[in-house]
Amino acid sequence: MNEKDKLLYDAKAKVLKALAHPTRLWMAEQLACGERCVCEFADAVEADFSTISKHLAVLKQAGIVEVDKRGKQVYYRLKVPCILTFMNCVEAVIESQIKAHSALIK
Amino acid sequence: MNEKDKLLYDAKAKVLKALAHPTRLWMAEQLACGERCVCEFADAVEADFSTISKHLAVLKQAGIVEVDKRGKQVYYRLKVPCILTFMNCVEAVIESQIKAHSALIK
DNA sequence: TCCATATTTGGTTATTTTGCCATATGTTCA
DNA sequence: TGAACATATGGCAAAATAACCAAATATGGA
Repeated sequence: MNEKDKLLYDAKAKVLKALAHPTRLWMAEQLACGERCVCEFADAVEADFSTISKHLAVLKQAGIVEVDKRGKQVYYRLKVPCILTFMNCVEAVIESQIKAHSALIK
Repeated sequence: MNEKDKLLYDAKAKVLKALAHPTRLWMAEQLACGERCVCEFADAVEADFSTISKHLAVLKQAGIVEVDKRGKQVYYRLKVPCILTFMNCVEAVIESQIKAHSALIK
């Protein structure tokens, strides 16, 4: 792996890392249905406002979401919608795990 | 988000987390071309053998790869090949980032 | 202008992750 | 059996992350 590759994989890993948190992943999936304002997340997620804000900042800084300030509210939306198409595969991994596990305990 | 959802998103995030490291991501992509033994990774990655072994253990524990011991060597292969289809999208994110950035400095 | 509301930022602490070293395990072959 | 090789594991220190609280900033309306 050369220098250039290393930078590329750092960049890719950063995007994945941004999604690799339950709250952020959930928020990203919500955004797949359309933009949401921070307050809407706050209602649904059991966490401090500042925590949510920081999670959104991580997604933004990774280039996954973009921001739109309108009046007092701040709206977030997916910048690259394909982000969620691969969740099917993540789910496939989980299902394969569950199967393997239930096979064990039988 | 209810209890059940929480567990689901924990599980999904765990899979993403396993891929969210440059070395692990690179190894996973290598495996998309077919199985590899640990020694092959060791040659290509500049890291301690034990480090590589631990990274592979993370992928295995996440259900992304499976192991096959053959003689003295240990071979790893992708368990759920779709894992890599979504890298296209991750790359799209990166490209959109680069574009935005180069627009700024113009 | 002053206030209430919406969101972000800074600081702190606890937890997790990473990577290296040394050591242990398992396998082949002489 | 014992040497040589391939890989895994345990332990530890450094770095990165996460969550909370308090305080700062920005906006619209009275």
